[in-house]
Parts: sequence; C-alpha cells; structure tokens
Amino acid sequence: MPEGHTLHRLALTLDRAFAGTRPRVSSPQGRFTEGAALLDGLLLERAQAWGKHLFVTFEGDRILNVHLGLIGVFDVHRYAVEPAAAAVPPPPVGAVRVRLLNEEFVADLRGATVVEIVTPEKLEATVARLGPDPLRVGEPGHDPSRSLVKLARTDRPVAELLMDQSVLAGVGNVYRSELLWKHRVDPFTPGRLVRKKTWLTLWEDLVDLMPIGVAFGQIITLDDQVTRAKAMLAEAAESREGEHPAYLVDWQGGREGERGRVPAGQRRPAYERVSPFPRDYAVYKRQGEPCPLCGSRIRTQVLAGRNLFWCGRCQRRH
DNA sequence: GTTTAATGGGTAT
DNA sequence: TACCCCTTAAACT
Repeated sequence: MPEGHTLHRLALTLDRAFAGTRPRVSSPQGRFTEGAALLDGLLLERAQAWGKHLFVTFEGDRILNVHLGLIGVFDVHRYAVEPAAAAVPPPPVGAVRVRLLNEEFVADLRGATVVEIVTPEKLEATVARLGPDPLRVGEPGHDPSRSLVKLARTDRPVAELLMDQSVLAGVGNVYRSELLWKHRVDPFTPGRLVRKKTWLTLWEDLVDLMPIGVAFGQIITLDDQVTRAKAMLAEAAESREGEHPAYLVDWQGGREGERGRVPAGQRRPAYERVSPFPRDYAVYKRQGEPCPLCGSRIRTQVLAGRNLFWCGRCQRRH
C-alpha cells in the first residue's frame, strides 16, 4: 500500500482522529509492549509525514516513528458514531503491533518495518536525509533544486533515482513506472543525460498527482481518471469549504454506518472505502499487454531491486 | 497445505 | 547482488 501519498494521508487521518486526545496505546501482538507503555495515556499532539516516514508526536517529546516498509498497514476506523456512544472497540485481528484507541477511533498497525520511539533530534536527522517531498512543495527545501544537482552528477538510471528517497521523497514503484511512461521517458536514461526540463516536468506532475493520491487513498495517474478526480475534488471543495481535500472524498464515500463492526469469524472490518476509481494503470503489472499508446508489448525488468514496467517503444531518452 | 508476491529499505557480501 | 525483516492473501500443489 505505501508510497508517499499513503503516509501523508495516514498522518492526516491519525491527526484528525487522535490529535488532542489521550489514546490508550497497546501492543496486542506483544512486540511493542514496552514502547506502548511509554506512550499510553499521553496527549497525542500531532501526526506528520515526510516522504514515506510517519511521526506521531506525543507530549513530552516522545515521538512514535513508523515506517510501513513494503507490506505495513495502519488502519484507522471510527468505531463509535459519536464519542458519547460508548461503543465497544473491535477486538484486534491478526498481528497488531500497535493499537491506538480513544473513545471514537481505533488504529491498528501491522507489518511495519520500523516501530520505535524517537527524540526530536532523531526525527530531524531522519528528515534531513530525505530529498524534497512533492507533497510538501512550498515549504523550505521542498523544491526540485537539490534533486537536480544529484541528477546531473550521476550515471544511475532515472528510474532508480526516482525511487531513491534521498533524491526525491515519497515516490515508489507504482508512481515511478506510471510517471516515466506518461512522460515517455526511457527508465534507463542516465541521470546526467536527463534534461533539466524533463526532470522539472516529472516533479511538477508529482506535485499535481500526489495530492490526488492523498485525497482518494489511491494512486491515480491516467489522464481521464485524473481529470475526473480533480473535478470531484473541486466540486466537493465548494460544498464543504474549509475542509482539507484529503477528507472530501473518503469520509463521504466510506460506508460510515458499517465502520468498526467486525462480524465473528471475519478477518477484515466490514467496511471498505468506496472508491469511484477502479485500480487501473498504464504499465504497472501489465507486462505482456499492449502499451495503451503504441500497442507495443509492455516489458518488465528488476531495477533497483523492484519490478520496473515500461514500454520499450514509446519511452525514449529525454 | 505450501509458496509466492506485494506501492520498502537496511545491512552484509 | 544477496539476503534479511515485517504480514497477509492469492496462487499454487
């Protein structure tokens, strides 16, 4: 699940559900028992994301640092329609490393590679190692200039650089394949041969696309879907002025009444977010299928440890 | 029942 | 480049 959009969405969701409350913190699975005890009952001040790193700050400068890795999931459910409803929280299902619980919300973390309590200094050090984050554009340092310097000095292929968190923070394996296809860039182009203009175009598109990913909880890159998504967000923003875009869709589209109910014997919560967009990509996981643009067979190859997907005909050096 | 793959990343070789 | 960690569900036998 997790590229940068997932973590930023998660930070917003956790913030909305828990900031200003004193959640119970536990480790039903038992592998974070001591850490949970250090956070249990503390005021949760805020949750923030940089690239794929999540930090949840509690009072007293105790910060829960989470990295979901490849398979981690942090589910946040509203289990009580109103705080006063005194509903019974759903029992943890599976290997729940960390559970946050207040009177209204429950959040279960599974499968993360990093779960630890860090100091503000450690947070700063982690963030300092990251390249600019398209989801933090406008903040100091979050512009493409640093990444351009690295790009111009390396022969490493552009598809590898896009995934390097010290070059750009937040891009993962889906965004890189789809983005390079969309802009017809040969994934193997050495960094120093990538035109500045091309790289800036990629950056600008991420700045455009990733907030849509945050809003819908889903990577959306196909032109027609992007157009529809933007229209939906614009319409929602009009009727719900002042709300953060990330909530305009989810909290309307989710089947609110079913949240948090876990029927006996069922491994998953009964609710699923209702997405208006079927998961659809141009090249990602579509090896062997025709390129939507030229009909040539989509290819795949491991690059930077991950399966890259691209069209060998219409993606050229830029 | 067992194996594999998955939107990641660190460390050892 | 290889292997390790994390967890789950789909795809195998």
